[in-house]
Parts: sequence; C-alpha cells; structure tokens
Amino acid sequence: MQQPVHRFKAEFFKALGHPARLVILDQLRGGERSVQELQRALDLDQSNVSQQLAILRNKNIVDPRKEGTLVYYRVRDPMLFQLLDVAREIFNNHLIDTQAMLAQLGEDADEPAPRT
Amino acid sequence: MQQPVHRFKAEFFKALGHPARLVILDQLRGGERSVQELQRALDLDQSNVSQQLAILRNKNIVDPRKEGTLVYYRVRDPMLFQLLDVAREIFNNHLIDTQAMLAQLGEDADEPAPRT
DNA sequence: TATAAATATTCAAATATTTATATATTTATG
DNA sequence: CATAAATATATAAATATTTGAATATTTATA
Repeated sequence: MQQPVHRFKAEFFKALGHPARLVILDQLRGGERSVQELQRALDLDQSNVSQQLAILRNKNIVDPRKEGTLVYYRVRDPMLFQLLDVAREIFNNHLIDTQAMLAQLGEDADEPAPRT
Repeated sequence: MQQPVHRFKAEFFKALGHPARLVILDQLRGGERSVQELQRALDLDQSNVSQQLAILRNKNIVDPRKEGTLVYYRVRDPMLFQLLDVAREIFNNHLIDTQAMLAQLGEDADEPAPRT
C-alpha cells in the first residue's frame, strides 16, 4: 500500500508546485473568486489561468461553481490553508537561517551585520 | 515582492512532489538515516537515491552529516513533519469524500454500501 | 437564432524533470 | 600508496510540464 499512496501525495504536492497556482490559492483564502478576478490578480491571460485552474480542479484541490456565464472557484478543503500556513512558517525559519548566515558573513567583512 | 516569493515556495513544493522523496522524508521522521539505509527502504539504486537526496539538499529541506564514509541525512526543520501531517489529514478527508461517493453509487446499484 | 462574453480545451513548441548508466570523489584500510 | 566501500556527479535519453495561440463550449441577450 506504499507505492500508490506516495504517488498520489506526490501528485498533490506537484499541483502546489507552481507560482501561479500558489497565487490562486492565496487569493482563494478570501473565499470564492471568479476566473475573471483571478485573471486580474494574476496578470495572466485567460487561457493560462484556466489551465492552472484545471490542474487544481483535477487534483480536487479546488471546486468550481457556475453562475450564469461566470465560474467561481473555491478551495475544497480549508485545511489546505493550514498547510500553506505551515509552509509559510517553514520559509520564515529558513529566512532566519539565511539572515544568520549573512550576518556571520557580515562580521568577517567590513559591512555592519544586517538585523532581523 | 510577490513574484519571487511564490517562485521560491513553488520550488519547495516541487521538491516534495515526487514519491521517492516523500518516502525518504517519511523515513527521516525517525531521525537521521544513512544513504545506505534509505537505499534499502526505498529499493532504489544508489545513484537514484543520491540524486533525490541532492534535490532535497539543494532546497535546504534536508541536511547531510558525514561520518567516515557514510553520510547521514536528517530533515532540517521538524516543522516539515507538521506539514506532512496536515497533508495527510487532507488526503484522509479526501478519501472520506471518495468513500461517500462510492457509498452513494453502491445504494443505486445492487452492491452493499462499503463502510468506513 | 445570431452574437457576445466568459471560460475551457486542444495542440505544438519550449523547457524541465526523471531515470539509467557511467564515472568521479572521498575515506578507511591493508 | 593501492584498493574497496560509500556516496556524489555528469550525461543523455525518455518523459512530463509549461506556455502561448487557436479553437471550442456555454450562457445570456438582442
């Protein structure tokens, strides 16, 4: 039972592994958004946004709701935001590491050590 | 400040988007593991494991420690496990969705509805 | 029903990732 | 120092993803 589960999870993470799709998901933190709205927020063309949404949709990360000629998308499981939050924390820790490293480099050189 | 951050985060998620790398990270839940041990656990050849580790290393997800001719790897930030745990919960919710769907299909057909 | 607006799909070219194989590097030991 | 063991790197072929352009579909409305 190991192989398929990990394959499946990998697919999920792959779906998150694209800048535009991360921006889309961040937009959806505020609730439903129409494709139009996402287009504007992303500054990408219609087809590209639609393709990215298709990927998130196919992985069941996002759900569409049709209203007339508009389509509104939302994140299916709010726990996804929790996941993104944890990821953000990891990045922040990371940045602190980087800053510590830069600070140390700073001490050896003649620049003042950068602060937090 | 939006573009590069999301690019960076996408790189991180991409690094998680591979079955072998997820297995590696699961192995590292138990603490340090040597490349050898990972090789056995993954049933992949040496070079392949090394390549997957290189990807995790380059993204600063994992840190190597050399001891003689062995190299031990560990997850740099334990919060990564928290992230994997949240992901797991999302998958479980997902499975429940799938099961509910299957159950409903079952009612319409002549099979008994599968249970949790 | 013809048209326009919003979204989705198809397709192909460009780019990136994966995988296998071969080779290199590092360290311990005879 | 020669050799073996453990790990890493380079390379190329196979495969997958991304991107843009063109086309299709759906819905509302004149």
